[in-house]
Amino acid sequence: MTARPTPPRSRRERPAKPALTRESIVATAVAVLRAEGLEKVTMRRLAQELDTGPASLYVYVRNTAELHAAVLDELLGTVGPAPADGDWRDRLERVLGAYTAMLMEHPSLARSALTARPSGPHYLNLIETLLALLDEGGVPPAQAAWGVDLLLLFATATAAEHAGRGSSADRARQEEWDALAHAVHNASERTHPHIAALAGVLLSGTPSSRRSWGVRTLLNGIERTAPSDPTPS
Amino acid sequence: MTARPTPPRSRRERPAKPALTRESIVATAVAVLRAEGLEKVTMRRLAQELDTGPASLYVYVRNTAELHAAVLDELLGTVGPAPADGDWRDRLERVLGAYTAMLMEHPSLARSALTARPSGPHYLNLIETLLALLDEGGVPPAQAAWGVDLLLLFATATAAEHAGRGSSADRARQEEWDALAHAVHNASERTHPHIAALAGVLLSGTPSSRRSWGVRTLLNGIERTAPSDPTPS
DNA sequence: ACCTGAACACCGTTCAAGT
DNA sequence: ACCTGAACACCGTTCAAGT
Repeated sequence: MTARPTPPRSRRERPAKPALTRESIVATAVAVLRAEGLEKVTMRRLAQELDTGPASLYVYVRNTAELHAAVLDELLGTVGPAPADGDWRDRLERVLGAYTAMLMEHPSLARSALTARPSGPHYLNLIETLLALLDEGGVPPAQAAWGVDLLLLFATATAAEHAGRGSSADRARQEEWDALAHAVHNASERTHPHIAALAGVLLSGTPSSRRSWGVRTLLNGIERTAPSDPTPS
Repeated sequence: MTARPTPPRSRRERPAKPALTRESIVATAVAVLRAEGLEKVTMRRLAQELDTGPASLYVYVRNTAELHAAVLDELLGTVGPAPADGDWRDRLERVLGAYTAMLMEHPSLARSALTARPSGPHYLNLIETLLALLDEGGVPPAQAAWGVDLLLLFATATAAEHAGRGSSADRARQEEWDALAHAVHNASERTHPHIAALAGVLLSGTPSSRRSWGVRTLLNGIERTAPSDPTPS
């Protein structure tokens, strides 16, 4: 008889069946997200990972959308507080940049963030940080409040644009961009004079220069647009 | 023998099996979208509707995403040209409002528009219209070009926010809003002073007043933010 | 070339039944 | 109360085979 030091205790090598809790489910979901993307964060896959059946997860999580929202708030914890140096606009741009960068790593999460706005503690921290920076910049409170929404919508939507269905997403997006570029360059001067005249600049700019311009544009607008703005006669 | 004027020619009542073309597929897709929402616009369902197997559709459509993009451009045709009366800002707000309203009727389409930017003829028309209005307002060309992108991103994202999974989406969204409202109202004055101070205004405003403020804010920003804006020393 | 049946590899969610 | 096997009702996409 040969020595057989560690007999398998379960079917697989998994060290121990982890306790089934909301936390263990979310933690597993984050691990699967990091390793294989949100597409694989499914009830069935998570159940398999946790050595149980999909029905068991419904004791702790209402549905897939809620699960994805929980995952998002978890990742929001990795977006640090505002940096200490620089003027308030710079700092705001960097905070928003960190948020966007996190979402860019998981664009499908951005997509779901758009639909299921998070309300977890990490999300509140982000809002507080942005409000503090706008306050520091002297932006009137009402405009700051609505402005935070606009800034987060912009950042989230920018990241969501890069979401793809499956791994062939990059190729597909390239083809879409080519199609749009082709359409813009071939726009008739007669029917689409403005597009024809601006073809170059319409397609110009790096993603980061556009993002930076977007944030500055938003801030300039937020600073000087009052919520009701009744049309002066 | 009783008279039997119209014997069924096929299994179902369907008058005639329509020819399978890209157009008939897209037309069927639009019909299903209008009747039951984008969730039902699936390859399998369309195949059933067209009396064939799902595999047949792949001769005319690359994949589901491309199909949804084609549907979007089709609906874009219902967004009319710019109205003739009013000042350029008003008119721009109304054009963008019509675009948003169309997407609001099919928010899941907005979601997919965010990922798969359309490049069809109707989309080009919309861009041309917006560029013309910005030009009329004296907005510098480069800012107008990038601004159109920002305006469309805002409108699309606003509509996409209302996308839901299934018919229980409204209830789910209400619960999310309640959760956020609760979190905002219970924010600690010590850890989240700005949120606590601005709780009321953070949650205020009707969707339409916020949308209107958003467009005006964007326009104000676009008008006065130059693309490169090198930091002056 | 165009079309298709059948298969592959998945999904979310519910429910009756167990402990 | 918590957990689960099994089922229901779907998906997208591919491929070999037909016409």
